[in-house]
Amino acid sequence: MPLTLTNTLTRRQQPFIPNTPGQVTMYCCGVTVYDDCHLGHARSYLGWDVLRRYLRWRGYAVRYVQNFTDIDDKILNRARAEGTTMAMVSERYIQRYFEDMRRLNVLDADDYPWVTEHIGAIHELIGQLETKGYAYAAGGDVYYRVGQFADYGQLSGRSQSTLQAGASGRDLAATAKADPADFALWKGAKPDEPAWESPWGPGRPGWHIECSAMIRARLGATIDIHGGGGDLVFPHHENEIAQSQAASDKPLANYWLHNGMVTVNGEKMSKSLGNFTTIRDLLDGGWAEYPQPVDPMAVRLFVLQGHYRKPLDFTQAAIAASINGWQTLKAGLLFGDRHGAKLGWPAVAIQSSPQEPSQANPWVERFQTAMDDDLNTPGALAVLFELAKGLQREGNCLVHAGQTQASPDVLWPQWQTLVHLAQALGLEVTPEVDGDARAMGLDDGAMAADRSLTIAELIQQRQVARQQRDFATADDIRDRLAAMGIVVVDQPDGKVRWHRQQINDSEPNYCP
RNA sequence: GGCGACAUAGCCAAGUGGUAAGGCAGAGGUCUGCAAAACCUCCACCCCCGGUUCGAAUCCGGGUGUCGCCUCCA
Repeated sequence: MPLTLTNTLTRRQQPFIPNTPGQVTMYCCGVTVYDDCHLGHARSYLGWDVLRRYLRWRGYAVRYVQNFTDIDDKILNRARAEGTTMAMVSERYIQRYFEDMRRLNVLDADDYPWVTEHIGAIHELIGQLETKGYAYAAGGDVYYRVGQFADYGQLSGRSQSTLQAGASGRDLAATAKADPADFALWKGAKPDEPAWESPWGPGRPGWHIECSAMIRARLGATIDIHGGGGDLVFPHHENEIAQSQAASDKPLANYWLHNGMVTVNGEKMSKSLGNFTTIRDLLDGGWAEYPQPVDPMAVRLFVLQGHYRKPLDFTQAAIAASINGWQTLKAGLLFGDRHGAKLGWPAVAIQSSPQEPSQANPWVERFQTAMDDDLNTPGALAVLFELAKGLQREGNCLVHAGQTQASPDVLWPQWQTLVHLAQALGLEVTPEVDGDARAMGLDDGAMAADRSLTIAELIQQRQVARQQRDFATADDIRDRLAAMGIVVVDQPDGKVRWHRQQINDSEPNYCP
């Protein structure tokens, strides 16, 4: 069974066949760097990250390019407001983009072209369009003649006759366009604006031309996959196609993929509506509806529990559910680290990257079937949850009863498969999280010894209280121990077992 | 007005003609002084109306509703 993807261009789900066998070229529209990224951006780039990881997992060599739009009115406005330059503003937010995305475990692209690096390539492309009759200069600007491109509207399903000019009240009189549907390739400089020299006079590129130029410069005339938010289908991607294909007479991209919007209370999350939550606010506890730091992996899980093409509703309840769900997956992923030694697994094997599971592995088969179906991550996650649930249960058995139900030989491939498949989705336990877990325990040797004495004494006292049936005191001591991160388990045989919460090397301890 | 999506339990969500995965939350029970863990049990007339079929959440037609785009937008 091949991987199939829903292609906006054909409006169908079709088998994915790259231009060059085994290799994939992929371009996704990046951010305009004038502010911090919000959850809508996270959803989009998380989605492309998973696509890219899955293509790799499927054995493809992927070349992934994502641009930064660093020339734009909004950047300019911000620069003016701050009394600085466009370059200063965009460089700051490019930096912050990387910080946010890396926390979400989004892999870096292979290449990040900037518009300011491609002014020459843009001139060249506009020049070709002009020569071929698709572009005309007017009033210092250069426009694309939409009527000249017969296939205009192929992506968005619009025909030129149905395009309603000025549908939203644009001021059409203020432009030198020959036709309202035409769009700017080059915008003549206004006073006090940054401008670049060009054959048509000083100015700056129109919005759409950058992607056409950068794709051609970095990946060639035809790429395999072009991705972006669903809100970019029209006019941005439609115009990219018009520009690129008019110039090259070749398809710009064979597969057009679009992700659904993030909504809040059923309404699109966007800058203009002001209903956005930034990634760093959410991760750092700055979201009013859930004012605690949210594990980045819980956010990733939240995003992957929906299908990438469908709208994703951002609510407090949904985030809370994902936080809980991540606890389960994490328990499964950490199973080997927490319990492997007790099960006799060699430390070297635990620490090395997971082995590729065998072909006949039914979990892998189900995972692949789901992912091959237009990246059905919710279905794929069901497989991970089944594995993680089982391992979590076994881990609890081990901690509370001293032994697992299944044999370690059976658990080993389950754990390896879980880690392997989770990695393909970018769900990984980060060292940072490990650090948190350790900090909750009692790590320092001297302190631990000292406190262990106290713990032993407390448990001793509690046992005495229990024997005297003074349960109020017994429960009080349980609470005190819990506050120290100590979980006390009374066993059926009368023994008391205790362990530290969330610590990797917690050997069970006994008190008589 | 035009174009395009989507509609499955309290919430998220799978399902692609053979009798409703999974997650989160919830209820009851066994065990326990309490707790923990484990185990067992319960929780969907698949938006509506027609049609095709032995059989439809799944296919077709018609409604209804929600969302996105047509203006910067992931």
